Amino acid sequence: MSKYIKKCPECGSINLIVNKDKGEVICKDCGFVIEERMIDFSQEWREFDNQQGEKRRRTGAPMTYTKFDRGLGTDIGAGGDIYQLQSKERNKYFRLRKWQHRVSTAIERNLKLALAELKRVSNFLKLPPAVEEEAARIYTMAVQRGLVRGRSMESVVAGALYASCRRHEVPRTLDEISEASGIDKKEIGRTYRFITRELGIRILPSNPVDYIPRFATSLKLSPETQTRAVEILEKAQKAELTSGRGPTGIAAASLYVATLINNEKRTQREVADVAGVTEVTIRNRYKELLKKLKLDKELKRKIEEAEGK
DNA sequence: AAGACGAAAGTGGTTGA
DNA sequence: TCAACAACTTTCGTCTT
Repeated sequence: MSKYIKKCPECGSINLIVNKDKGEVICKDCGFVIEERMIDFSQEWREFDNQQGEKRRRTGAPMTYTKFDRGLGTDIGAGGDIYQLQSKERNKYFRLRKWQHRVSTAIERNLKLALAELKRVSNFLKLPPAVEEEAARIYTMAVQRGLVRGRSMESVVAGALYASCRRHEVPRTLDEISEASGIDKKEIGRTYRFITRELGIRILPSNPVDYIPRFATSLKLSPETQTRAVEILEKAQKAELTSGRGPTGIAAASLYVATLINNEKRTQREVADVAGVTEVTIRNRYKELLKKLKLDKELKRKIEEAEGK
């Protein structure tokens, strides 16, 4: 889905014409067609009360993977109106309901249970709905391919959630998911690797920058320090200090250095705890940062500044 | 007394023969 | 399938503030 464009990429003009009938966006100055074949999401009818709406609406609720039947299922006789029927007819509906209950296949029942668990864990972690949706989709695919066999349902749910987090770049560490789901960290890692491999889901290596805001918040750091940490991190990436290293360790070290520079000191212990790494790792990364980025000069200056006061 | 530092040994996972 | 290996952890003793 393309973003909203406010400027013409050709001439930089902001004089854009939106032609809804053709579904195009055109630059008034240079005639460049910025967007074509747009989809009109508006509805061509209006509703003035519920009844009109009921009649004119042509679709139902959005399809979703977080419901076991994707929100498309039909429950026989779920409405109250069966009580208006004669007793004979009514019995027929009761029988049908019973059968519907019976024919639910094993897969559906499994999904129902698993998605409830998924919902619970994602609520606990306060994950955005898009991530939850994606995780549900991954899990559904995994079930259909029979990848759950031999593994506990919960661990596959956790693995799907982790994969989904990674794809949406809202990284939660394995530790956090492990804590929320009660599954062993290694187990989640194993199933995560297994299902992403089997389902052919490609995942970019996680970017340390994504961790900064969350860590900074739980350390109650100022926005300035947070920005500083990101700067340091970007320099580190340019200096190729980040490849092959654990992203959380690098994020933690950058934050630690940023706190020193901005006189908002946190102990290594504190930073290590929120990032889920050890002090030793922070120390190692931190030493590399100082050495390679020549940040030590900047640090010394700051310290002298503080002493001079 | 707490925090920072560094050495040494151990762990789980990847890689290459 | 196994050994080498890199990253990270745990543990512990020492130094600094």
